[in-house]
Amino acid sequence: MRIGELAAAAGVSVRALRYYEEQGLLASRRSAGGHRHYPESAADQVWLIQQFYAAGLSSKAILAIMPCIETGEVTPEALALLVAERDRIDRQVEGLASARDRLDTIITTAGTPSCTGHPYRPAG
Amino acid sequence: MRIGELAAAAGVSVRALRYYEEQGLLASRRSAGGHRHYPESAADQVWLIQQFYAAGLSSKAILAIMPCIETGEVTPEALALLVAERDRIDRQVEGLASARDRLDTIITTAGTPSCTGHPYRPAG
DNA sequence: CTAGAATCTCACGTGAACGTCAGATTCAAC
DNA sequence: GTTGAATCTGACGTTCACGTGAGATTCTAG
Repeated sequence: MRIGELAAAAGVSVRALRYYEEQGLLASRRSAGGHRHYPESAADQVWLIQQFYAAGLSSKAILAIMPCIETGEVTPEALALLVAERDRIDRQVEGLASARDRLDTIITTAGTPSCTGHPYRPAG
Repeated sequence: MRIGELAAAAGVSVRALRYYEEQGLLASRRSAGGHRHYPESAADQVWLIQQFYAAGLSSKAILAIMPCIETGEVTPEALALLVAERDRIDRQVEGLASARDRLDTIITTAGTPSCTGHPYRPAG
């Protein structure tokens, strides 16, 4: 498939796909004229890249991890990185849960009779 | 307390504190010479700001939410924002959990006898 | 074969949350 | 009063994951 189709299929921009290739995260075959061509499996791969980006991994980290996913082979360095990122995500989830609870408390408290309805009474 | 002390107490840079003030997130009284001065409670406030930043809230969102925390008053707009951010965090946690599991699977699989030890055998 | 859509390669622009350097000023200690 | 550390106000630099033209080339449909 061509880059526009892949972009549509994966729900990302064409520019993003070129950027992934630039970072070494996504390979492509080229036509005689230089146009990129992808296999069907590329969509899943892009999905995974997006997921890792969303999880806060950098391009470099993803680059180091991707081969492990494709081949199953894990170097000690990659393993260390994997563990470090997993633990970082764990801590991030804790922080998120904490912030979430904070927001939720305010939301719930706002539902209290003494507060609901009228917004900010200047001289009440 | 002075800005350097607050920075040390809250574990952030002096520049960050000035930035928070610039964004309207953190107030300060000034000495005759123009130096910033903070109450003890500022450390907790900075902590909260950091937590919200870490949770992916923008300066603008935090700015809108902070008054609710301090006063307990919640305008309808603020409530909508609070709910939106809470839900966004929920979705983000889901994504993080998914990515985490992905990493964990690789880590665990790497502990398997057929893979442990030797890193990437070029011609094995 | 030709028009037009898609893609190509530069290469600068963006927004967020600060980092960092410069030069001037102020504060705390002696 | 004087020194040296801390703080001040700009203002430009940084990093990341792209956005956004510009201008040229390639593919596809009729």
